[in-house]
Amino acid sequence: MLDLPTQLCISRSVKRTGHEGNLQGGKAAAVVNRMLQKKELPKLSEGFSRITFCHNDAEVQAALGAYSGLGPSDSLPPGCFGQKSQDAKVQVGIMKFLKKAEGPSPVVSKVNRHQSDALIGNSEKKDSSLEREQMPILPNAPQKEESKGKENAVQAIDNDVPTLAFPSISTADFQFNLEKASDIIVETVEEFVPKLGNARLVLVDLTRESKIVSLVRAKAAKKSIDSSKFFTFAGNIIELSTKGGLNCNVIANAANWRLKPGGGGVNAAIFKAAGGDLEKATNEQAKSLLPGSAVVVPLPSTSPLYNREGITHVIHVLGPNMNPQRPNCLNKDYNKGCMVLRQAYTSLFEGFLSLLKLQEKSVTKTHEEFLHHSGHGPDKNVGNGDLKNKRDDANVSISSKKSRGSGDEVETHITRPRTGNSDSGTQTTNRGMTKAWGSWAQALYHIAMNPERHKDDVLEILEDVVVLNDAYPKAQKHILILAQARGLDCLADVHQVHLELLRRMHAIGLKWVEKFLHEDSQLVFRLGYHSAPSMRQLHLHVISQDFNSVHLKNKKHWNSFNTAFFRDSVDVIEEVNKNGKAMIKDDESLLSMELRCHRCRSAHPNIPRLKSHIQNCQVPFPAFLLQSDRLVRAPDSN
DNA sequence: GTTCTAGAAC
DNA sequence: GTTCTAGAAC
Repeated sequence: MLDLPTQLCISRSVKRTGHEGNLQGGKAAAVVNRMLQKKELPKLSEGFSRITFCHNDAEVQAALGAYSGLGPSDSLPPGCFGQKSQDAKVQVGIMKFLKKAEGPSPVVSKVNRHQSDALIGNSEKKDSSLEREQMPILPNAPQKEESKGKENAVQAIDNDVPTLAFPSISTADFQFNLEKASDIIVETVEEFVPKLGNARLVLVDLTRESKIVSLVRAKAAKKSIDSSKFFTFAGNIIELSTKGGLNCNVIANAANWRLKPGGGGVNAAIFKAAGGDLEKATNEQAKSLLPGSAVVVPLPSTSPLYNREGITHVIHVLGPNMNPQRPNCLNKDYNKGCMVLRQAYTSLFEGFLSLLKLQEKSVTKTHEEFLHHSGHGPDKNVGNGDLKNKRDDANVSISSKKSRGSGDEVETHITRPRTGNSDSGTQTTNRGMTKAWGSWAQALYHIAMNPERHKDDVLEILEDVVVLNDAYPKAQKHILILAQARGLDCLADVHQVHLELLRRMHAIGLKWVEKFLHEDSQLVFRLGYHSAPSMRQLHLHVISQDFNSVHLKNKKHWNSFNTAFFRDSVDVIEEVNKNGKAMIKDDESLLSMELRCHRCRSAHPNIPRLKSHIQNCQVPFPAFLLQSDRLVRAPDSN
């Protein structure tokens, strides 16, 4: 942020001649003043990970030096640097502007310089005086807010977000290869970041520029992982809050298989800092741990770690061991090692997610249920009592499900988290390309897997099929017949074996159509699949042909139901019967085609015009739709 | 899938 | 000046 002093801006503008806007002298000064009144400084809460304020040439040069000195694997610590505090000397005439500006934000130029030096390559210190090496201000550190104006509620107090701090697993005493470990960390983090909500993950290491931290940082940057959701932090995991200003409600422990204190490193430190409470609480959850698994332990409120650091849970994780001096050594078998390490992180993050879910619930539940927890410890506490009751399967070992199917063998490089599309996050398009399902595309999948958990959204649960209203209906009646079969993400996954299922889905669709026609005999229905659905898990659209809905908003909406992109269920069934698969018309161009009325085929320039046309168009449907029962209407209507 | 918003189109 | 779309973000 080039934030030059007002005085300088004004004097420059006053001196300037030949301005395109014909501004000179006092007129120019007035304009600058007016503009500066509207000046708003950037804030971290807007989503920046790092802001550097420069007030003169020297600071500009210093910033240029800091950035240009970065190597490919370096990054600058996040935070807000060099912002002038309110009491800086400025021109009297612009005090009004200053009153509006933020209160003194934490000014950290001293630490900043220190860090910049370290990053440019003078980092000679790699000892334990790390506290000072920590990032001075977190990406989301709480900021003094303007006292009035914008709604404060929108501004989250971000150092209070759920945070999991975890050490690098298996890379210390268990001697796991750092290059491989860093790949696995970044890939697993990448997978979980979209599921985190407002929570965040922090890789903690004692030393600022340890090899593993540098590797992870570089790889995370390369994958553009959101640095407010995942970052690295130098410090001791047992004093992140008190010494580093990083509030973490959950920490991970690189545990041993017996879940006992001692040994060295993180395990010894955590058990020591948490006192006997942790050992006892751990024992209640599990006696031992398998490599690749994790166990979530609620930290009793009597534990010093709870009271001092605000840590409510410790998740013990056991990673693979490559050290012949330690139990269960894998003897350099990195195929297995990588798999187990990946499982370990997956289990750890799933454990953390399970806590987040509980927390969400506890926030929305009526509070009396949790009254007996109030008044103790930090308020982001997930009460221990409710954990016991509800977490029933989460409190035992969580082990990763993901490696299922890959068996023990091959998979020499683990460079990408997932390949193939069986039970995974990808779909195969017509041209054999695979594309990932975004986190938002999983909603139907979750409903299919656990329909009873979504009772409110569901119309009917059958043996292998779930019926539900489309969340954003594109017509008066628009329901989905959802298959529950695993690995059946979309039409491309459908084969001969699914023929009966397709027929059944069609029959169930017809049954609902019949019900709807009973309520309104004027409706006309069409049943079919999207060639390339946006939502994962095979679903049949049953949609009335009025397309009278506020949710029908754009070209894609219209064309996905009114071009060849929409595959009529009757045709799909016939094709699968005949060829063992359905034709898929997933050309992008279909979705951006001109807008044509589905009855009279007239073209319309935009959605609002099309919508007003179809409200009144009574022309009979085109011949294609009238054939083969592609349209379903009331028996006695013509 | 939706929401948001810059900028094109009107 | 307003309406509408398209692409990014989520």
